[in-house]
Amino acid sequence: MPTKIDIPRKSIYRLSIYQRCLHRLRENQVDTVSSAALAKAAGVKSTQLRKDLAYFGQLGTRGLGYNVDALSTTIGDVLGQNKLQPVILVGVGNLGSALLHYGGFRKEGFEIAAAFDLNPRKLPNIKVPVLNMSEAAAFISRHHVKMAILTVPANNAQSATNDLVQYGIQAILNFSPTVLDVPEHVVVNSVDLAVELENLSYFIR
Amino acid sequence: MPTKIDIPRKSIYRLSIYQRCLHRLRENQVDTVSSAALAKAAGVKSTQLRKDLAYFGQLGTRGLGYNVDALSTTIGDVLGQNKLQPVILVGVGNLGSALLHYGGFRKEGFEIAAAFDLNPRKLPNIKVPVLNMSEAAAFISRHHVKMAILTVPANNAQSATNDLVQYGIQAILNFSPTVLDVPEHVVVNSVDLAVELENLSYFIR
DNA sequence: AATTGTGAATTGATTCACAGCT
DNA sequence: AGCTGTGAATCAATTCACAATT
Repeated sequence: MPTKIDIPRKSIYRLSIYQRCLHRLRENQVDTVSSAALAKAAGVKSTQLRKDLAYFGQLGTRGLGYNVDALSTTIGDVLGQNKLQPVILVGVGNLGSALLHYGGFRKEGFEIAAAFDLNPRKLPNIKVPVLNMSEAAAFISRHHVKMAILTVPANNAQSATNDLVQYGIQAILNFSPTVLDVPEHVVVNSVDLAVELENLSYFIR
Repeated sequence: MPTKIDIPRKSIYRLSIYQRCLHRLRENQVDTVSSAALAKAAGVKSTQLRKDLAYFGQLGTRGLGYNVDALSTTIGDVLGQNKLQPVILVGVGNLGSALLHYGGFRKEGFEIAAAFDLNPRKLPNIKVPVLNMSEAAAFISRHHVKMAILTVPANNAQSATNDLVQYGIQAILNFSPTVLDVPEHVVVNSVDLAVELENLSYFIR
């Protein structure tokens, strides 16, 4: 198996999409699927799907296709999905509290273990504890948290990031409209809503 | 000027990032910037920045750099940022209402003109009207809306999309965890929170 | 007969290297 | 002297074409 480092990031993204489609197939009691059919559902070319899967070994059967259950398990392993991963959320503003209300993460193997804010206030109908930023260091090390969702205002984003990294966070899903500067070993994925809209607005007529 | 079609999508994304950095420079009364400095702020290589900008003509001065104001205006034009673009939001659940509360769009040239839901209910502290889906067709054509933010549950996403496209929507920012099938002339950008987390989880240790 | 897995070809994006301005 | 703009070179991702397998 090749080391993680030389599998393209885009392939990993697509793996998640394939996984979604596989779940749907499983719900429909389908137990075998061809690369052509799965690729269609995922919106990619079948050769691309096969190339993506080939990074992880020979997962299909020639002449037949892929076993839905087996493939889904393998992808789950690759993505580290098969054990519940604790995540913290930093910055409980509008977007932050919306994400706390959004239950969809657990189904995908993530649990928001706690939320942090400089001014924590109890949120109605939420069982996730909202703690003061000063408690983050202890919480992260006690619960072995490696991932954080960052929903603080742009001007706090870099300093919050520096803190999180120092406390041991290794991956950040960043919603602040800023380019974060992090050490080599930390991964950042940024979701920038304004950038996405701007990008669309370029492509419309 | 080359046609839109052959400028890489990634360049357009980066244009938005450059624009952010330019705004910041302008706030600090900087009026000229070199490709090296701007690239550093945006987290890219200076040659890449110059290649990106070169698609739109000769925007800099050799030996000197780029004029901050002028470059910012040009990028604004390219991105269609310089006039307020009306956007509708479809699906007023947790995420949808969070985005309605999030004021950051207007600053970037977008205005959420209305929100739609199958069961509209008035939201406190929000001036954006929340209307019934059945009113979407009329609203879109009356206000010449071309862009929609889609925050409906996965199982409604495709059918909502079909409706929107039929009513004349040309660009969709999709937050539903689904691959949307749209006609050629419609652009979709998807933001899939679970996929982003999964992707990070692959890269940690 | 069907469908995977993969080397080779192609297409696309990034980076280099330097000529051309100011 | 400094910095942009860009053709050429490199690197990466996608797609093709077909041999291998069931």
